[in-house]
Amino acid sequence: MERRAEQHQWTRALRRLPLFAPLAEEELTRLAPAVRSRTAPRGSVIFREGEEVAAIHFLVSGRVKVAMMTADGREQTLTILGPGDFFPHLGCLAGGAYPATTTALEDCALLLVDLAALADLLRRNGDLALAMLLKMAQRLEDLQQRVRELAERDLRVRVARALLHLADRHGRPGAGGLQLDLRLTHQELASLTGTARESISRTLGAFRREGLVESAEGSLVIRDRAALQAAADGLR
Amino acid sequence: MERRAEQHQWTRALRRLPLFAPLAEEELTRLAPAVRSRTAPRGSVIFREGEEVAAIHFLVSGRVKVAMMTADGREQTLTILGPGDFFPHLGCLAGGAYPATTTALEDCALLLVDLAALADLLRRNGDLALAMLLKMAQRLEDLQQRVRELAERDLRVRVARALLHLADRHGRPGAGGLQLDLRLTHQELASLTGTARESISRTLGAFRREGLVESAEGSLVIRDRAALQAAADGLR
DNA sequence: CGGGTAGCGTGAGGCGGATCACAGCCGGGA
DNA sequence: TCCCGGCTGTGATCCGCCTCACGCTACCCG
Repeated sequence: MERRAEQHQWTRALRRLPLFAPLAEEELTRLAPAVRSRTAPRGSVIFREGEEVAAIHFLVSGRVKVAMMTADGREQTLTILGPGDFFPHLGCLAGGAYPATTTALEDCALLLVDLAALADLLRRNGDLALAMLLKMAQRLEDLQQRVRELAERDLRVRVARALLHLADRHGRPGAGGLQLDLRLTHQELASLTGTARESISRTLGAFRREGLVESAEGSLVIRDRAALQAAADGLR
Repeated sequence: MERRAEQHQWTRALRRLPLFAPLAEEELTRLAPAVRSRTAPRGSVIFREGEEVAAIHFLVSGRVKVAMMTADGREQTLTILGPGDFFPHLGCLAGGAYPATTTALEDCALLLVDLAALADLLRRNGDLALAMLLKMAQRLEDLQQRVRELAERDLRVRVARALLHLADRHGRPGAGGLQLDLRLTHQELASLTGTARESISRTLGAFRREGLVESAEGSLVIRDRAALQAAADGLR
């Protein structure tokens, strides 16, 4: 009884995810027993690289960062994901170990789906498989851009690219430009751009002096997108 | 008549790709009219970044490199693909522009499939969609490793990682270690590791002097995999 | 209140690797 | 045969950024 109420709740929660919204009621109720819910407060680790894969996580609300360790013990951020995204990537459907550590950047609500149940559902439902395929493709594109970004030699270019990338995916139009509300520390921006904390501090300082960005209360506003784009293209 | 013979040939060619092998005969013959074949000699460009997407390319034999330009005009290689892989990634199913330039590293045989036909097939055939999903996931994993690799500061580590990565995906067991037969120039290795040609020359020279690798005739042999792995882990 | 911690800004200095320059080598074509 | 263009090795130089070191502010918690 109680169990059924719970399950009903999961189906409602699943419906709110664009990926699952088009599914038939019957599919959802069949999936429900394989779903759990979880929250993760800002700053907490959701799972660590190397732990055994327990479920595919669908992000209902909040943002997370996905990161790995480099040989010299620094943290390299791979990407930042938002509502509607899922992780780890579906290569983990077969089990194994999480390929990267995932941390909540904001308070997060998650739905965890069993591996086997999801695999079955994907096999039965071509539309869903196709939808997830496209979502994966988006991630792939994203990573390709990150590879190019990291290959950039000039630090100004790297940082400018990172900011634009973040703004595109996680920004909100606000007063006087795009606003970035993730409260990323300089350390986290450094981990994203593959550089040192102090270098971020300096580069951001320069951008601020030049009027490209403005930072207040840990959130960041892009004041002059065109100029930032120029910086990202290596013009000075 | 001739047309039918051609199509029969395509279905046979498609069968040889692991992705398409499990398909029903009927599916294949339905797909056949949407398939063309193409070869690309070593060194030739298959398509360029920015050109309009004409088809999804399935690599039957040979290897290709996928690369983008950086802000300062250097070429950054994203990945090297082999038989059974396809490109561009499926985000391009919706059309648009190629996200990266693809060049043949060896003489290549390709099968080109129309976007719309492939999308239809994927929608109808969940198993195929799932199989391609897993292939994409593999690529994603690959790119994550590349991001970590590029974030590495020490050049020795970056190069060692790149060599191991290449060996895993494209190496052959040979006399006295894994053999890499792609005849990559130092310039191409530099583009892969995001560094300068001269630095590759020096680093590879060091590896050779230390007995980790051996290069002959442009092909490369990994003599001491354990030691190379140690170098990749930052031990000296 | 005061100490402890996390994050930010900035200076000084050293170093790894990018860059420039050049020489030797090979293969291919006239 | 001789050239010429592409690839490789290596030396010399130079500079961007990493590193180290420190002071400052804010905030939390006892």
